[in-house]
Amino acid sequence: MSRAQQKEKTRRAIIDAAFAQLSPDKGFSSLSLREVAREAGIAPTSFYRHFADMDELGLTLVDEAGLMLRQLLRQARNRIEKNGSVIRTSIETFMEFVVGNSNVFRLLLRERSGTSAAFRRAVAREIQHFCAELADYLRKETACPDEYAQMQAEAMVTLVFHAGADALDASPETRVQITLRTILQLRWLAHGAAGYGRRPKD
Amino acid sequence: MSRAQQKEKTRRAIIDAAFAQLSPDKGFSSLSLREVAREAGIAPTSFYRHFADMDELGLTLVDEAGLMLRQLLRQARNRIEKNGSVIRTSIETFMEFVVGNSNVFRLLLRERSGTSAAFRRAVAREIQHFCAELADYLRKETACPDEYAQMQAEAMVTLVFHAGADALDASPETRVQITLRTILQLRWLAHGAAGYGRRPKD
DNA sequence: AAAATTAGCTTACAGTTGTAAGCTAAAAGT
DNA sequence: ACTTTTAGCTTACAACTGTAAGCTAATTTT
Repeated sequence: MSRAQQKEKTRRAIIDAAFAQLSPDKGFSSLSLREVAREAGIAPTSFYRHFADMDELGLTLVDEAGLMLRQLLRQARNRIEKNGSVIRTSIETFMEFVVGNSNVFRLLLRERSGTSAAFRRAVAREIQHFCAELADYLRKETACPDEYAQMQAEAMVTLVFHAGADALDASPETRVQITLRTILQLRWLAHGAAGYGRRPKD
Repeated sequence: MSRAQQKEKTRRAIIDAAFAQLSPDKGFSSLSLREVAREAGIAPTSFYRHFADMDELGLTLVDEAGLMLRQLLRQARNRIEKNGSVIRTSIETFMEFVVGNSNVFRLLLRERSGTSAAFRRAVAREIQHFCAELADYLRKETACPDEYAQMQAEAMVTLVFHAGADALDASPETRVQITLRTILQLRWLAHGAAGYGRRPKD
């Protein structure tokens, strides 16, 4: 194996080790360089051959998580073409992602309001991508006026993310409730944003 | 000063020290017992005379934060009686709280998705109170059908909390934008939930 | 074939952490 | 007045942290 290949392999081992050590009880900030190195099967100091510090590794993790998020969006679109029910299909797809990749989702969830401004920005950027694509879709496919599409998308993503967070701690039965709740909430938003002309009394 | 009084005073010093050490760059989990004790002006081991461990202190902080949240709600209600605009007044009141007590809000925000299940439950409980009171209000004062009030309240609180989180990292000008955005989002929700009968296509 | 680069190792150190053990002095209880 | 309780202290220790210094062996470059 070439040197570059071997190095890439070790780099992946570090990244995978970090993801593996994330858990409901352990966030990125309570991960130690030595633990990660141990799990990756290298000496502590060898870590520095790949990342300047833990922060650099963390940003890499966020990047990878964002990538998965965008793949998710494509997957949802495919399903929608077959199924038709936009809101329900989107939420169900998202919920499957959350449950199946809880470590990845938890990373985004926590670092979004974490202690590192750089991390917060990185997560915000990934979610922003997500929102922008959804806003595009809303502009094309719904009765929502163009200028409101972005804000509607942001509200929807916020609610869906929050639902995902709730689902993490919930039993499978409760998850169904959460999904139903979120479907309703998104329908209200869609309905409200479409009928923006007549505003309810505030 | 009586013994009990002095003890209570020291206890407060510990709590205040903990709150004071929270910052944009430092969450509760990265607070050390020794640091807190140092700031409170006591020896590290004296901490144990007041709390069994840091977790117990943390739960106390969450409790206090929840208390402030409920006071906030009362304050908002007073303002609404004078002002009339429910949604705008509520959000503006909340935003003032977030900016003026950013450490307190950040605690709730972070521990809501933090690494301790006990903390997450504690925060969820405080927010639940908040939601329940809002749902009550919605049932009495709006066109929203009773059965949907709770879910509408949850959506609203989610959006407002998220707006608060965004505001933490934002410039004062951006905060105005965030406030406007959130007002719109909440109006859509109210409108949508009121006109639930005619559902938009999903 | 010789020289340069480098991924990973071992050893080492200084700093911080939580907390156990036991003392002191002052308040509270009798 | 005497005893008990206890808030806070000092000292101590073992565990863990990040990372600096320098070696080795294998790949890459020349």
